Formats: sequence, C-alpha cells, structure tokens
Amino acid sequence: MVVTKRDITIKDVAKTANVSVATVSRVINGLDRVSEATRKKVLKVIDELNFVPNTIAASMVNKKTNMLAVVVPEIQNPFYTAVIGGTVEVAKKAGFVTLVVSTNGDEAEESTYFESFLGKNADGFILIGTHKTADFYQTIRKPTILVDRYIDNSGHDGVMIDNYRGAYEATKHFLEYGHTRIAIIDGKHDFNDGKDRYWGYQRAMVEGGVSPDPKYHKQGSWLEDSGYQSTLELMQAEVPPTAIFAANNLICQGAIKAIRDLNLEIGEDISLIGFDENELAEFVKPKVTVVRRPTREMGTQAAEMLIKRIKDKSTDETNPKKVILDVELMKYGSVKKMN
Amino acid sequence: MVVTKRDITIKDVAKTANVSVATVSRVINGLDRVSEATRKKVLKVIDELNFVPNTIAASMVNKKTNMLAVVVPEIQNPFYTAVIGGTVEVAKKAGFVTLVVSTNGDEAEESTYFESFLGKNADGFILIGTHKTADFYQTIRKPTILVDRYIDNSGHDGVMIDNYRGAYEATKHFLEYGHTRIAIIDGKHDFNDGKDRYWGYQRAMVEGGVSPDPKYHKQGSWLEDSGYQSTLELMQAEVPPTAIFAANNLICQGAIKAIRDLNLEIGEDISLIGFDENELAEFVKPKVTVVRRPTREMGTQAAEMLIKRIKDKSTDETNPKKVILDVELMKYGSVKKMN
DNA sequence: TTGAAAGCGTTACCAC
DNA sequence: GTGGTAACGCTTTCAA
Repeated sequence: MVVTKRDITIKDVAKTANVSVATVSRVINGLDRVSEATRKKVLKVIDELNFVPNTIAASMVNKKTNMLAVVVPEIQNPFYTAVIGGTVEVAKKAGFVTLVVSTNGDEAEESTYFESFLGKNADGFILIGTHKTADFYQTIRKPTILVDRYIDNSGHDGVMIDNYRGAYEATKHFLEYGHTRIAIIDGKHDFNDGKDRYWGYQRAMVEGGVSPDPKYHKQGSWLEDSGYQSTLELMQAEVPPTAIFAANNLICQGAIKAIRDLNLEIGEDISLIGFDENELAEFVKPKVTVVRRPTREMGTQAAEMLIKRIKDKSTDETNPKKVILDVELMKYGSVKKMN
Repeated sequence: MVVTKRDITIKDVAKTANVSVATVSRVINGLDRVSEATRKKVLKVIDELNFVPNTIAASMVNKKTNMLAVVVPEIQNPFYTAVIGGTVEVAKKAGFVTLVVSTNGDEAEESTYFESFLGKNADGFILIGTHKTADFYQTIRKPTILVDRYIDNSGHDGVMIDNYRGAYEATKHFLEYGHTRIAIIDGKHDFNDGKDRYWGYQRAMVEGGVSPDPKYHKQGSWLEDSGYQSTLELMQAEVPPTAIFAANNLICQGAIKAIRDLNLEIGEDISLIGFDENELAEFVKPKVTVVRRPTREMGTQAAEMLIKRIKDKSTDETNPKKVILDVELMKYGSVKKMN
C-alpha cells in the first residue's frame, strides 16, 4: 500500500531505468557528464521507487562517512548541551551527521565509546575528554578537536577559553571593590580548566597583596550540591568571607540557593561571582556577576575547525592549533563596594 | 612513532597472524568454533596492530549498523535534552550508538535529515516530529518510535504522557482552592501535546461550573518570552486572573519572571501552576506547583521499545503500541486557598 | 578447525 | 555519454 523507502538499491533503479548502475551513480552524485534525457529518466525512476542511496556503502569506497562524533562527560549539563548544539548546527550545514555519547567522566567508558565511533568510521572527533594524560589522545590518527579541556602533547587541535584570566578578573574585581576575605569554591583539579581557575584566583590575590586563606578554599565536586554545602559552611564559620567566587555554573547555582536559604542578601551580606551564565544567576536580584564564556561558539568553532581538517585531509599532529576564545566579566551588581 | 589506530584491516591481521580472514572474523565475533591456540594468536596480533574492526563494512553484509537516530525540534531545550540523554544511555548499554539532529521545528529540515539518517542505514528512529500529518510517517519502513507528539495512523509506536489529564488536574486544583478567574498561557495547537493541555483545562473549567473566559486564554509561542509578555498583559488587565496555568516549562519561566518584575508574590497575589519541572519553578519561594512528567524516562522507554523492535525485526505497522507515561501534580504551595 | 570465495551497495577507472 | 567491473572491509556459506 505504502511507498517503500529503502531496500531499493541502485541496481533496481538501473534496471527499471534501463541504464547501468554507473549511470545512476553519476546522476546521484551530480558531477559527471550525463545527457539531460537520461538524467531526467533516472531521476524519475529514483522518485517513483523512492530510492534513498546507501551512503554507508558509498563510504566504503570513498573512505568518508560524513559522520562527526562528539564525546562529552555528561549529556544533560547545559554547558555540554550548548557545545553539542553548536556542533550539530555546523555539522548539518556542511552535510555531516553527528554521533553523540556521554562518558559519565569515566576513562574506560570514554575509550570504549571512542573505539565504537572509530569502528563506525566517523570522519572526525570532538572530545571533551576525561583522560588525563596524552597517550590516549596520541593514538588517535583521525582529525580530532579537544574542547574545553586541553591536554598538552596530545597532538590535536583545541578550542578553549581563558580560564585563568576569567578567574583572575573576577578576583581582581572583588579586590578592587575592597574585599579581602574572598573565598573560592571549586572541585578537583583533574583538568586544566578547573586548575587554571584556581590559579587565576591565587595570582590575583597575591598580586592584590592578600594572602589567600586556605579556610576560604572549599574544594568539592563541581556539582550543585557541593556548591550549596560549601556555601553553608563558609557562611556559618566564625569569620565568614565577604565574597565568594563560584568556579562553575552548578556550584554557582548551589551557592545562590544556600544564600537564599540562609536568608542573606546577595550583593549586600555576601558578594558573589559565578563562572558561566546560568538560569538562576540571571534570575535573582541583583543579577549575579559572572565570567561569561561563549559556550555554543565553542561547539561551532570546534566543528568548523574539524570539518576543515577533514576536507584538507590533514591530521593535526604536525602543528596543533589552539584557539582560545574570550571570556568576559559581566558585572551585574552582586559585588558590594566595601571601600 | 605512535601506534596506529585504523587503516589496519582484517586482511593485515590475517596476514601477520598467518590465518585466513575468515578465521580472524570468527575470533572478532567470538561465536564460532576456533581453536584456543589460533584464537590467542589472532588476539595477540589484533592487539599489537591496534586493529579496530570496521563495523560499517560488517553492517553491509549483516544489514545492521547498530545506530539509532534521534530527531528533535530543538537540541538545547532541557526537555529534549532529557529525552536524548535517556536514549543515549539505553542505546549505549545495548551496543548502539546514537545519531542526533535538530530540525528547528521545520518540516522540510526534518525530511532532509531523516533521509540522511536513512541513507546512513540507522537501524531505528526516535522522532519528536514536526510533521503534522500521517503521510510522512507512513512511508517509514524501519522501526520508529514517536515521542511526545503522536500522529494517529502513522503506523508507529509512541511514547507519550497524558497531557490532557495533567492540565485537567492542574485546573481542578485551582478550582478546588476556590479560583474562578483561571488563565491559561499556551502556544499554537499544532500538535496533540499542546492541544490536549488546552482541552484538559477547558473540560475541568466546564465541569467545575466555570465558563472559561477567552480573555484569559493567552495563546503565544511556547517560548519564555511569550510567557513573560502574556503574564504582564494578564496581570495588567482591568480584572486580572487570580490563577495562571503555564502550559510548558519555558512559558512558566517567563511567567515567574514577569511576576517578579511586577513585584507580585507567587501564591499570594497570583497563583501559578506550571507544566514540567524547571530550574526557576523549583527555586522561587514558595516553589511553583507543577505537572511533572518523566522526561528522561520518555527517552529510555522509547529506546527500549525501539531496540526491542529492532531485535524482533518487527516493524510496527501491524499493531502500533502506545505507551502513556504518568504525570503527577506536584503541589508546592504556589496556589492560594480562596475559600 | 580452517580457508576460499561470493556478496553486501556503492564508486571510479577503463573501454567503447 | 555510457557500460562493465574491480575494489572497499567485512561475514558467511561451502568444502576440505
């Protein structure tokens, strides 16, 4: 009863159109010289039979699947979602489809799924990696872009932001407004992104002539709950800080909730700066000052670089390119002037 | 210098292991009888050569790519993200990888990308479709699950929630608390989900002996800004409603922001119920009562059903299965008692 | 237990 | 302009 999509092959088309498969292939791919008459004839048959070319078979001969693979730690964190969104958008415009998987931040999982994508012959990879050393990345011989977390000597391109500067600017902003009891809430320093934020904070403090008090460094898990707990602890200490730098989006959300639950006023009882925009930071009054990074753009950038690499057939090991996107301190009024 | 992944084929392995490709194939796939000695030998070579089987080539002969394709309107809306997340999780456990694309709610785009996935020989599809009529879906001859938006006579399975009941319960809750000026903010009735929510509201109103006032039906775009504007308009009318039902997550967020900007108090000056949980609804005090739906579970359910279909090699046109997941009214205190 | 060879749906080269 | 056919990397009969 219904038109059948698929299971029709190029041979069927050739047969009913009374031409060779070679000819059909030519009209499918457009580029070859074939008389207008046969072209029309073939096109008509393709339409009638509802023929969809098996691009996977084609990929066997031309060594190109037009598939991009994206590997992220966690598929529901808005930051990763934004990166994926940017990638998919650019990919589809360029005729690529996108494979996606999340690793739950587990190295073994990452290896497994990466290999699975390799087996599927993806043309290139965008990795927000979980592996901490270069050797995993070094064995990859296909165009690959490392996003957000960069591993030195990996031999691949990277798209990152200046975490160091972001944290530095935020901390300096506190100092300029007269704060000295400035706390930082972050997570494990497993990757450069988190580590750099911490050291950006450190440097600004020292440069500002304030020696950072370890009591004011709460190192938890990068998750909301950790931000919540750490904020409670900080604010209930004998000498609470006057300012808190929340080193990622989830920690910032946790901090906002904790401050609310303690019945404190942001920008009055406690100053706050977050890293990365988030729904809550934008909602509360005053809005929370944040270090803003171009999340979606990280995905589009990475995809563009990757597709270029693929088209140039250049692997990147010769001269890896590192693109550092700009961060910006968005001052919204959650920092009180103390002087 | 570095171990090479890929470009090594089964032939290379066979050659260096001094066996036939058939034998190598057997050990890769485990299932066949092959002596322990040769097995070990082959395995060793595979490891040394860092051989990753080309599963795409394999798929040509066994007609199975182990790829699932997910098509959503918008890749960054938390609802779709949750569905994708659930799907990916189930898929990878079952050995499938996931292709993802967003259509921007455009029928032509949907057709294009669907066809692209078809050409890639995906084994099955999960669609949050944009097409409004059955014919598009009817031509699909591969296992397919329609999620959230169901199209009758599509010939495919569906995973949905009871939008009608959700809206009905929400409205009834308002009525029971003595409200009569109950507004609803929704978007276009292009699909069953939105339409059902409206009619659930209608029925509850009528059953409650209140004839719905068209002034209190704001039909905008399903986006946050629309929810914001509609709320402003409603509350600035001569006779504002005492209760608002925000028919999706984004509209609800917009409503919350508008209420905040009008300096009104939720649950006091205006009662509010949302559809779908969201960050803001959970943050404000009192929390906003919402119709909760199991978003992530919709994805896992769909993936499980799909994989079962694929394994059974059953297309679904014979007896489509509709799974309706439960919604629940989470009463958090944003509805004032008027009687 | 192992190997040879056909075949999966394409493309691309080489003839005509 | 068009057709025949080898080749892509694998699986799976069929024989040995």
